[in-house]
Amino acid sequence: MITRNPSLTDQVKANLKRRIAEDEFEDGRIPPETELAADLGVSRTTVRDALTRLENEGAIYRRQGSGTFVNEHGLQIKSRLEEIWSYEDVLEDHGYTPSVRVLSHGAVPADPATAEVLDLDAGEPVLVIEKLFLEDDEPVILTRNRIPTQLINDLDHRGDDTTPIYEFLEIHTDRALAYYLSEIVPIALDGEVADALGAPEGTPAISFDEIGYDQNNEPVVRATSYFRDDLLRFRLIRRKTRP
Amino acid sequence: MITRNPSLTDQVKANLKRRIAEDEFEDGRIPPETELAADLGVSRTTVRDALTRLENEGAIYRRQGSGTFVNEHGLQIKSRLEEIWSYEDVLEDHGYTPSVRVLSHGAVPADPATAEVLDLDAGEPVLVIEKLFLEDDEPVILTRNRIPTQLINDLDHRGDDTTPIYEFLEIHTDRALAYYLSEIVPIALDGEVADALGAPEGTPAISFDEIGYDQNNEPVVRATSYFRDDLLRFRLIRRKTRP
DNA sequence: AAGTGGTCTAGACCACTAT
DNA sequence: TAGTGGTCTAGACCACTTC
Repeated sequence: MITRNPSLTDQVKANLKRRIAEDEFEDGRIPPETELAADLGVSRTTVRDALTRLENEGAIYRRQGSGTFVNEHGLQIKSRLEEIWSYEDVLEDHGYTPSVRVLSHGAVPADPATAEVLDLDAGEPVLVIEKLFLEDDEPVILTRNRIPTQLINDLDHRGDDTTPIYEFLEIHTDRALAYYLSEIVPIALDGEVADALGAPEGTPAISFDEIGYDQNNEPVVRATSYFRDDLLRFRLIRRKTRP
Repeated sequence: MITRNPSLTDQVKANLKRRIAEDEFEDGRIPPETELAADLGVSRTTVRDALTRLENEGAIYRRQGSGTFVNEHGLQIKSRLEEIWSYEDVLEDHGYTPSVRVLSHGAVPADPATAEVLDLDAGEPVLVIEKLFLEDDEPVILTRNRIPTQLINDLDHRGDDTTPIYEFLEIHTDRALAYYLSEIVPIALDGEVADALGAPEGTPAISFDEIGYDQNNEPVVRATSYFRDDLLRFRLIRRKTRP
């Protein structure tokens, strides 16, 4: 039942992903590209596109002249750094069923650093939403989002506090998120943040300081996030790349 | 002067990268794919392959129906996390000309954690090489590599202490590095590490705990690295990805 | 020698954006 | 409506691994 939309490539990719998850390829060997193409009724190019994406995600690896294989180590990677879009998904990928608690919500004058990165005049108001992501009442992630108030179309957004930020922006502004530029910053948890995360003062932690841009490369949100390292650890695959 | 090897795709990619760096596309607009293909004398597929890689690297972005554009924000990203292969390159990309100092070098029995991840019996010897990467006598990165002694073919490797680890492995073992699986771990710099990096005790820092695998997915090296956050900060682009 | 993945072509049609 | 990027095809040849 192969149709367009989702694209053939996406369907092939999903098909292979499922078969990998179900351990269908017992010796870890994935059939040759030509065979996959014939079986699935698509061109080899389409199969190769799907395989390339799976390879980039670390799910498989390819050896020229030899074959394509399941990457057992890659399966450990639950949250690929570059693919994080909402923290709900991150926690779900880790096997949690997260809940969200809004800690604060309100408009305040932008601090200088935020005004700078969001292209605002000093003191222009931003809507600040602080959220805590928990699993079984155990806090895992704290996020602080700052959205220029002028971008928000309606004032009736209070009920949507707990929706993921990218969704919130789609609903209440005209600026859909296209990508984040993130900095990884090591810190020691302190004060309110440590309290909220239920971690001892001074615990080393990762934080993300990131700017979300829309399709026109204009900043729409600044986010700062803090993570409980003992509950959520980031992994990635690093490869040699060509110049 | 377009030839094979490096591949056409790589040549097209390099060509575009150079022209982006030289600011040839003044309005940030990259010519249409069909035009690039005609100008460079390659097929549109080849051009698209090159553009796709540049897009993944954050150098450009594409808008269906509209065009392909230089990503000004992506140009800030000097060290893409997934592309780190040697720290020499990382520092060079940051505009430094790094020097390397070997702090220690010698075989010791593997600690339990290292033995575990390297598939060794407890107490089997590993060659430990500690290196410090500096810029103007200012330490930036400290790495500790552990290589099973049994993998090393010759005993005459002392002069090669300062070569990058991936090169060291190529020369002195039969196991070339294929990829790393990395964990990002927040820590507080302490004791010897803080001393070596010239940072105050307790400074928050990022560390990488990683395992290097060869082409057969067998572990060949365990590396732990520590970074001076004030001198080297990691950035990445995050995008929404399809299932 | 046979079989695998890697590169490349030429062309078709679709989806979306601009005007 | 014209022009752009997105998807897909069918086929060719190359580079490498395996036997």
